Amino acid sequence: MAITVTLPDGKELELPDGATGADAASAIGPGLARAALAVEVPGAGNGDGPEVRDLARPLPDGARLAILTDRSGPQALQLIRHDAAHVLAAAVTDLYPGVKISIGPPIDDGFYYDFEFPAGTTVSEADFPQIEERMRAHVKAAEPFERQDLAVAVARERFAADGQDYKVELIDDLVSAGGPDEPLETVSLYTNGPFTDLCRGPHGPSTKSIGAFRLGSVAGAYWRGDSTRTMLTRIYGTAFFSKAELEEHLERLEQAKARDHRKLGRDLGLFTFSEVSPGAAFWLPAGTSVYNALVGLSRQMGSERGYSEVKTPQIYDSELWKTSGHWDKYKEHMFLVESEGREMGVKPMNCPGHAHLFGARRHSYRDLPVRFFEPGLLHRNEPSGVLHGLLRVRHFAQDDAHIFCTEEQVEEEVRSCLEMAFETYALFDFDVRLELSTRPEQRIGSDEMWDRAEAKLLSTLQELGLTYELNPGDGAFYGPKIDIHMTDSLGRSWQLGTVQLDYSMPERFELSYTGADNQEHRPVMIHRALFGSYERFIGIMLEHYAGELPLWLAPVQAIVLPVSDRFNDYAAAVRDGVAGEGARVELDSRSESVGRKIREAELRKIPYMLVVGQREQQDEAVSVREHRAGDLGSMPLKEFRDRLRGELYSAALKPSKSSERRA
RNA sequence: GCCGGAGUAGCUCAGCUGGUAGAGCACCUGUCUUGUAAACAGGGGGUCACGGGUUCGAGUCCCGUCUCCGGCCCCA
Repeated sequence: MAITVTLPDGKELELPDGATGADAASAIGPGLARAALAVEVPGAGNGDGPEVRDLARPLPDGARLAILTDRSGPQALQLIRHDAAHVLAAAVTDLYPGVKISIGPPIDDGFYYDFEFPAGTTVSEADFPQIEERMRAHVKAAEPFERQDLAVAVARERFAADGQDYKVELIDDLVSAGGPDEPLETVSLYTNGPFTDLCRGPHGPSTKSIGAFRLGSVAGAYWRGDSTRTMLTRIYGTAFFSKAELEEHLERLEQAKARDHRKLGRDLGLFTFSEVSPGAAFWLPAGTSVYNALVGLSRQMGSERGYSEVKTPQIYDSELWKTSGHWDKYKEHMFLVESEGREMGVKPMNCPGHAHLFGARRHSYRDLPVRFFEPGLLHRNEPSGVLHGLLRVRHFAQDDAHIFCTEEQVEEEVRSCLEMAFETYALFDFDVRLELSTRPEQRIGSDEMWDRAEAKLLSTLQELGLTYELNPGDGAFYGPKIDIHMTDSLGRSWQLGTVQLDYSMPERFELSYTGADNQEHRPVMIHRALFGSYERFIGIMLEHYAGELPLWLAPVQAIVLPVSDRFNDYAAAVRDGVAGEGARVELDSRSESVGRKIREAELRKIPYMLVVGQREQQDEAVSVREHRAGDLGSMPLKEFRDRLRGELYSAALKPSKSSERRA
């Protein structure tokens, strides 16, 4: 008896019946046999993708297979990181008797394992050297990963006897997930050295494949992500095939720290934080300049697209929040104040104010859509533990707009919101991801309303041919939404823009417009923010540009640097001339060397440095140095002004309504 | 909010087992009059996050609070 398998190059390989992935690798060549980590075979059917399996498992006849080695990319890396997680658990169980293990998967750039340490034991990064040493011993010993398929009851008994409650719970859940129709008979266990774990696999042949690893940090994590359950101790680490790759990875992390917006904000003098108002930025003049440039862009793009700017109050009687539903669903995140016996709430969102404003006047169907824009200041009492630089604050402003329209206008409005969002992000070269978030458990409004709203968002996404991720249960309490996400310098994902469809608030505020039939009708409300919050957007943007803001956003666009204070008068004239082009320009008239002035201007990442001395004064010229590009040489002042005017104009973003729509 | 860690000058940090707080940069003053990434000299600046405790004596040890950092839960 023999089986035949097909290799990636199309060649067929004949192997004895019962041959394993390891046998296939040896049959191809001894080098591959040594390098092989696992084997990829077609999935078990039911539409799954290919399945990665241990080398030691028998191959199915007729399979098209691929042997994974250290050169197989992310899949192979994931495999050894999963291996490394088990080695971490082995080391920790060696060192901390009585520790309970839970789960330890590979993640994007590493792995983690969650433990419950015995009462009174805490683990910190100071313990890493010891744990890593133990891990190294296990890796060096080249302990094989051995799979064992055990009857459910046997496995359960084994973990129960060991006091491994989390594993017992996992087995019980696997059993109930299987259901009565397809009862689960066995579970797989993997053993490496002294350590055995409940694990679906696959794993590499032995711990030896883990070329280089490093523990990163320790953190708390709720068991099963549930804040009502035990807080476990999570140890993060990463692993690579070679020491060089690990070093490279650590180097990248180091560099990422240099573009952390919190550091850039301080170094560039944009904003600062203080204990006197946790979660609220203090914007310095330079930062305020950037902030205002973005608000200006919102205003300009909005007014070109039929938005009207409005202003609504900061503080409202609790009655308004009861009407909007925030009192029930959001109160704990609101700042409350009391005034003359009235309970008031500081607004965490603009929507109720805008709904009230819409309702304050009569509207005809001819007026719709009504689009209210307000870069409104919001306060949300976020839990202290979630605050994070500009990316998560308590005090911020959104580029918030609410569109009141007819049922028929919804798709067109959602579409133009998305198009406007993409035009906005294109200005910053942002590469964003979309998520469609559907009805959450905590919600208001009928199921029919949710059906309708979700269907409309879905159809618009499909019509525009946009790819998106589905995020079930993550909608706002009043409606489903399309969220726009971006990652920060360390790969953490943050939501920026959002487009939310809301049938509920118009109902609660009893909003209406007069239709062509002279009857009252209920408008639909669309909530949208494209930047999301200016704070978060600026944080992400700083990291995206590593602080090198494009000319139109730079707080100081040009700085004049006289070579000595004998030329301060000419330098002032240059400054005034350049300012005449509408540029933000400074003069550095200090009695310092030109070298120092240039160095400081470079560190401030100012786009243009204009060096002036004897020669320039004589010729009415400036010597232009461009940030990063270096010395561009001397040119007539007039020529520089023309150049700057052109760049400011083209960069001043004049997106027009007629600009091509993005497909 | 939860788990762990940290808080010394504006910034980056030093300060061993408790014995009266230090460096570089930044800032101020003076000299230099500077040509494409740091001139030279001098000077000011810290209730060592805050509050309690132990001690003859606390930046250092203990407790509490606040803030920040890394995650978790949550979120724009």
